[in-house]
Amino acid sequence: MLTRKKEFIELSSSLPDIWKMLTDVERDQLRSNARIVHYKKNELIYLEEEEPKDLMCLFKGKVKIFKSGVGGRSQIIRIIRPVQYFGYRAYFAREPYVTAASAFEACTVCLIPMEIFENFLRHNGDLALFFIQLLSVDLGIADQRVVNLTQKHVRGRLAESLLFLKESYGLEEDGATINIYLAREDLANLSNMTTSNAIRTLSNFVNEHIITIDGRKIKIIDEERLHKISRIG
Amino acid sequence: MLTRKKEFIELSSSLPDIWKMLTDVERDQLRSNARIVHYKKNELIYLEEEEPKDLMCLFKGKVKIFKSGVGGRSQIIRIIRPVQYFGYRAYFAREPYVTAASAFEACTVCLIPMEIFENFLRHNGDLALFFIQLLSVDLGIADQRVVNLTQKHVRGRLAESLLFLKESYGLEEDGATINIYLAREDLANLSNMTTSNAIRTLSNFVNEHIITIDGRKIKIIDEERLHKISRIG
DNA sequence: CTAGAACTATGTTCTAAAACACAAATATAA
DNA sequence: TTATATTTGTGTTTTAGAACATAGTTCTAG
Repeated sequence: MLTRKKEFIELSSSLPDIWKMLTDVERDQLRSNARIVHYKKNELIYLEEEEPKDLMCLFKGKVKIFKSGVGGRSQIIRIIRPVQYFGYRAYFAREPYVTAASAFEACTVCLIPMEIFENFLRHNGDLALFFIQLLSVDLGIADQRVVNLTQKHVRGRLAESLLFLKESYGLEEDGATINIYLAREDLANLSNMTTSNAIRTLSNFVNEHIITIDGRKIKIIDEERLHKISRIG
Repeated sequence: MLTRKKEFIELSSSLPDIWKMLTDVERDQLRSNARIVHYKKNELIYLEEEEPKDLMCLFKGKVKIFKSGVGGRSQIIRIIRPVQYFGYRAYFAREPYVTAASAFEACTVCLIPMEIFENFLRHNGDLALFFIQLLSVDLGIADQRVVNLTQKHVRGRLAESLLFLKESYGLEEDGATINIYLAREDLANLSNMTTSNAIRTLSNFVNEHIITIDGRKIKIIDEERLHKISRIG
């Protein structure tokens, strides 16, 4: 009972965006249907081809949304940080997932059954417009990404990814180290290149005093250079 | 007056998807605020950086949505056919257009002021869910496109584009010729390759008896091969 | 704590596709 | 119509980045 109560409290304070748009009735319904699930590092959250059932909200941790392409080669499509919603696109498009999601690190996720949520949307204009906005922003990012990934060269793509990771997950206390622990392979999949190329280009950046690396920890030394490299492609 | 009346008739029959979801009041409001605009072949409909003002619905013609990338290189992001909606994403994302739109051929477009339409959405759950679905489908296509454009080789990308054009605009009376008149450059920009490569690969397809070309008219001879080439990348 | 697996690093080779160059064919405008 | 611009076609050169090979290093599961 105590645990259950704890989850109630989490819900109201952890869904800041949508909670304030809901009516009391909707809030009750949400309380009694939302589930909190924990995922271990590298655990899969959902798979390609699966049926979407829940709107997911990341309370804690870091998630990657990815897709396997030609010859099973994986491409990271987007990354999720707290508090962001994910996993709902496929449901609204009335299709199975075309992506998969997995936890970069231990995660806490709130699952809300889509049927219930769709009903909220149908009767709550503010909530509907909020999700229209989320989808619109993501679609704009996807459009931009098509151009960046296809037209920029390896250096530009990697520089962009590093800046993107910094924007998404922020920096550690030193004000320079990117606050995520990523394998070179993930960095490569995010930047559309081979792992070798990610490693090599990272080394080049170190030699050019743009970053320093300590294992998987990446410290940004010259952010302006990174921006420039990203811009010129 | 007669012309004006004609436009009223067009509206109710030309917006099949949304018209049936609207209340009488909304319909009246739509009638008095929607405008019909004609665009000449190759005319620009909106530009990157511009402020989005209207929801657009293509009644007649063909439209390309494109984006200029590194070094001004253009990338076609999506193509629009009658009756599809476009131009609304940026407004909902509360940002200027990140793409531009132009007419492949002479077009008739219906413009609906976004402020009015947003109000409809806020009070009409079905309409809101309809647009949530449109955005969700487009976002799924964009995600798929990232993988296709970055991982497939030139042949696979061109094959995919030809099939995509066939799906979008259909075939002429002969049941084989793709019903669109595209410059090689546009075909290249759609497939993320140089014009030279589009021309060369098209020639290869002709030699392999997969298609025939007569100027800009492309006839599909062996669709199964195209599917196969697209699939294996 | 240890063994095996996974990750990181770097050098070498190979290839797809871009860049370039030019000619021929079409389209567009004066 | 003729002249000019644009588009199409093809051969050649160059290069970015993939593929491969191999070794050292770091995880991690039992």
